Amino acid sequence: MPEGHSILRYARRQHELLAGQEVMAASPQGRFQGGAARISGRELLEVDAHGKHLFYHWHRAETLHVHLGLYGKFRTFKTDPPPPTPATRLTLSTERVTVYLAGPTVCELITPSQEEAIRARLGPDPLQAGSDGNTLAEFASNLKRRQVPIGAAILDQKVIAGIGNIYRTEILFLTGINPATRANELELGKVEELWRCSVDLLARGVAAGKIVTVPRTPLGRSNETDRLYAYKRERFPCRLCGGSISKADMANRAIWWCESCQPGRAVY
DNA sequence: GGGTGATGCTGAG
DNA sequence: TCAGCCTCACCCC
Repeated sequence: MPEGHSILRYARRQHELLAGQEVMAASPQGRFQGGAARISGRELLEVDAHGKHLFYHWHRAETLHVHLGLYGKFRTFKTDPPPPTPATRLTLSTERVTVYLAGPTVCELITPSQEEAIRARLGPDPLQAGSDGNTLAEFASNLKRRQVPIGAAILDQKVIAGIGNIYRTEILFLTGINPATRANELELGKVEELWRCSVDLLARGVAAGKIVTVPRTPLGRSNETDRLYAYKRERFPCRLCGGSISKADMANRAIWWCESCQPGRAVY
């Protein structure tokens, strides 16, 4: 489930479990053998996230950069790890903890200047709101420079980092913005709402460990569509007005919205 | 056990 | 704009 909230959770969990220790690394699949050998046995100093990117800093080794993409998955074991599957790209282990990584889009060692370049091309991260470069002002100025629909703009990691397809649908629903509205035509008040909504929802996602946008959802038994307002809900009535939820493609991905709660320009 | 879809992104054309 | 990457969970038989 790799949108920004899960990436930050991975960063925190792995930092807590592995930082300050010498970590053994290997690549059962073989595609990261050389890289794993270069970090194996080094002390892990810090695990840090920006948007959907993870950065691992080591004592006297290059930075490990991981991006899960659509398929990538981590698995963590505190006792008796099962043998890694042949597809496991990277294993990180100490005496007490084992982490398996499979299917990432990116798993590579990078120099400090390469890390800087990656961070520089990412937009502000709502989960680091207020810190340097992660502000409403940056977000607003990024939107001002784009004429694409807002539904496409907020999926662009250069505009805002960490938003994925579920959050883009839910955030536009909750702020009542039609996905087809041009990014540069959005009034400042709406831009502020978008930013605050992103900050709130992602923080809730971090706390809950899953994307929850409908208040007071009983987490235990809920399935995905119970927790959301619009994502994949084209067969359900709108939770707010009872009208129908529309679906279309935007920026190569499906998007859902309610015509009457998100009035404005039609998507087609 | 097979088929399908997925919360992402890149690079060719 | 679209195919391709790459893995696994889930659904249906």
